[in-house]
Amino acid sequence: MYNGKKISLAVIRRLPRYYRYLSDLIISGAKRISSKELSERMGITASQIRQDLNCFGGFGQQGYGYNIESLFAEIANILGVNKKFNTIIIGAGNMGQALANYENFVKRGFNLSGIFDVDPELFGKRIKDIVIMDYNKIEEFFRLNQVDIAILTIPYEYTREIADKVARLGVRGIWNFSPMDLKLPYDVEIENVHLSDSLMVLGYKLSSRGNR
Amino acid sequence: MYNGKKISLAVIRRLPRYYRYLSDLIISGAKRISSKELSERMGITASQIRQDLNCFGGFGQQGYGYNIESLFAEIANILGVNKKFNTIIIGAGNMGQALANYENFVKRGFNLSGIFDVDPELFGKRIKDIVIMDYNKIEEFFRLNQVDIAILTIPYEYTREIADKVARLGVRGIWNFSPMDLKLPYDVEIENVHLSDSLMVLGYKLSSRGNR
DNA sequence: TAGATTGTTAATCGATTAACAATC
DNA sequence: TAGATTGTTAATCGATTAACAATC
Repeated sequence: MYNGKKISLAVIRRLPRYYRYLSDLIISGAKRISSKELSERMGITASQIRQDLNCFGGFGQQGYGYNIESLFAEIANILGVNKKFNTIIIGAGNMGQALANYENFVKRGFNLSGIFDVDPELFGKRIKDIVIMDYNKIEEFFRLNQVDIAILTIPYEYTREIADKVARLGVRGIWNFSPMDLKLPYDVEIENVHLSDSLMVLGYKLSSRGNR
Repeated sequence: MYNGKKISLAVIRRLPRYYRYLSDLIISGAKRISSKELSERMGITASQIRQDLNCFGGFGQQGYGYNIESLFAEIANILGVNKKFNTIIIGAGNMGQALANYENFVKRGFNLSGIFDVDPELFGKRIKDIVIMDYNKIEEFFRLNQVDIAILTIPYEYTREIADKVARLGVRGIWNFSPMDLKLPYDVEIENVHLSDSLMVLGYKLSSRGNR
């Protein structure tokens, strides 16, 4: 499927947007769309859309455009939406619990199989059928279960240590919510969600208004 | 403070990272740092650091480097960390409640002054001294309070309508957690946190491993 | 077939990196 | 002063946009 030339992260990060717009188009009942029309909806150039898609294959047809349903399926496939990932959450605080309840999660193939914390008060509490477990028993859990992804919703100061541990235990990916740039010496894919960074950028945008 | 030439969003999005690294350096007790040393810690080039900082001013000193504390203060100032923003949360579901409890929030000048939902079961419930209120009374709230920022943690289908409403009521910024690209015909700054996009990018990284 | 729209190459633009004179 | 390191200009690199031949 992939032809060797490496695809830039800028392109990858646009794929979920295409996925969303195509999903909406399917719901609207449309069958085909041209790069031009899609570009107008999305506020990007038609050229960029064609370039992006052609990183992965020639999904369109000259004179016609793109079949929405099949393009959607192609992008879903590229993103691995049809794949299943066994996922655990470490840190059952507010954010951890919010994510555990997050609907889109399972819909996108992320199967929650465990929640861990160090607070004994939380042990045994259920979130969506998943019992919160003692973090100190996580090694045992890894021995008995295949875990693909660890979601880290833990305080800053524990992040490095816990990321290191799950990496050694064999996770393939980490979704990190701590305001820390993880660098692991392992072959683990990391995706950061730096909420405080995002908030500060909003603060900047507001502070600097009128000066631009 | 700003000298007219416009600063790219790429630079702005790096500022919170500088802020974090400088904060850590202060805690470590260091007094000065060169762009070279900081570049090694952050994994970017010294050249980029100097270019970035010089968008805002000459904060360093030849032969010496940068005074950590004063550089930190400059960046804090650029980001508007010292400013106060009156903030409300709309949508008191899991994510809304998690954000309401979010510590960094107040620390960065975002003062939570209201939480709204449509579910009567939630009315009156307190999160950190803030009572959850009826969304249908939000216009009254705006009449009595200055609101700078609205945080939207609401289902996809209501996002457009509610964003439009708070924009008309006069918010200056929106922190949007819905998987939707808001386009408002008002002078409102928008910062999106597309969690499902981020998750899908992680899915891509895992699916495509070995093919790159 | 004629019109439309892609896939793809070429041109442009912007961002990153390198180099070095200025200067602490 | 000599050494170090900035601020800034120039070179490079990569990403976006434009153009157009291929083709449905």
